[in-house]
Amino acid sequence: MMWRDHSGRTLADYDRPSVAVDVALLTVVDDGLAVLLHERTGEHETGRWALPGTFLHVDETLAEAALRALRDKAGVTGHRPDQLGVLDRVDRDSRGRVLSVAHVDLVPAETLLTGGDGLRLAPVTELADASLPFDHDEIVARAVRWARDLHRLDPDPRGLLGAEFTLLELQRLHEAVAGTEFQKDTFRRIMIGGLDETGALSRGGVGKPARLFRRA
Amino acid sequence: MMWRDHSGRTLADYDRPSVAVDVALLTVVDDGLAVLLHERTGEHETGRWALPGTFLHVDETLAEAALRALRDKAGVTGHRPDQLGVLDRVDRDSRGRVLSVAHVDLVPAETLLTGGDGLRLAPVTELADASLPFDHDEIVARAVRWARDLHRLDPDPRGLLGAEFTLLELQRLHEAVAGTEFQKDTFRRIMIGGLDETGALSRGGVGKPARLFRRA
DNA sequence: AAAATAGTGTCTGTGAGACACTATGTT
DNA sequence: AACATAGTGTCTCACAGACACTATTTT
Repeated sequence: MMWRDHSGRTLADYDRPSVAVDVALLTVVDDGLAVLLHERTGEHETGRWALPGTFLHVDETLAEAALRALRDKAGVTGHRPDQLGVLDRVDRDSRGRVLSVAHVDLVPAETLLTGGDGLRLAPVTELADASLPFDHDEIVARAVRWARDLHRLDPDPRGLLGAEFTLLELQRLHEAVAGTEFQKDTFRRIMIGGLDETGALSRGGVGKPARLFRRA
Repeated sequence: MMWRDHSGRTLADYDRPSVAVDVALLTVVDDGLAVLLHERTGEHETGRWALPGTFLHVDETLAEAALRALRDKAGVTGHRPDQLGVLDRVDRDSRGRVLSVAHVDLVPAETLLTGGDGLRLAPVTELADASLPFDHDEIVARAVRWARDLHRLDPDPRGLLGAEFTLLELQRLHEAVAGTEFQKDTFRRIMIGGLDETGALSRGGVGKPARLFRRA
């Protein structure tokens, strides 16, 4: 049974491809990267978890469509989606010719008040190959690479930590994104150039209080 | 006067954007990078030089459309177009909502037998800002960055030289792409890991004959 | 005092960059 | 012999990575 839109036409009735937007919304939970999935509710696709996505409207930019997909499909506020590229396999969508412009965003876990209904945060290390429909596995892989590249030399580039933080807190974030552990002295030397000292010290913990920094 | 397609409809009659493909076809001439431009022949656009482009058909991939644009608009055979990204400003095309998926390719100058008719190779250093229509300046800028990144660590990644070449020939190519000059000893050390010696020597030149290499 | 965390002096290895020398061809 | 190009030994500098020591707090 062929997919039909609101006017009863199949996509093949049009002489041009459709353009969709899919978003890998990443966050950091439990010392690792996780991606937001939502449960598809269609005839033959109940129970399938996928990335939030939508079709691009004529009067909006790709970034606006990405933010709309997050809002409508996941009730979530994205921040600043970045474009990852176009997935264009001719047979990637059984409903017809649909290009997907993949996007990625990285937000603090607190902004994801996922009540649970049809939403799920999947640790990226636990996503088996071919566990997602379409080419969403590929999108997640690119998103993770994007996040790791972004965090290699720059302290907290997406501002996941608060305004002020200690070097240990910063290191924990970067280790979660990278999926590996760092040495504190090397990490300090890489990041210190992009940080300003606030002059204040962390309070309340055990051990020597750490200086607080903010992003330069 | 609104642009109309073959069936007399404007793009606004459709409820989805069109998808175009534009290609920055780069080559190396006169010690520098140049990009292939073709002269647009439309009502209000004669005399405008632009990148070759076309609309994506439903039954082809983006790479296929890019190669078709080069063939139809420039009579040129591309090799392996790479995707640079999607340009999606809502007002980027006055005819309606058109997304452009920018592509880049790099080919030997010999494959560009540009008879001259409506075709031109523009050195990228001589392209002033806003000299190209749409956002083609931006596409060329991204294409140049792509070529330079590609050549930073890899010897002749697109095989512009023949099967065998000397280190000096390789260096001249990489200097043309980068737009700067290198020291031969540093250049040698960067490239030597990706090269195999053929055992033969260059002949016919003045000075000590150089060893011939091929890409590993 | 013991434990925990913060911060740093210093050593090592690697590699880019450059100078300057040697090597081998042509004119 | 003079010149031109090829190829390389070696020095310097910067920096990543790591060890191990000192510093400052809580318990």
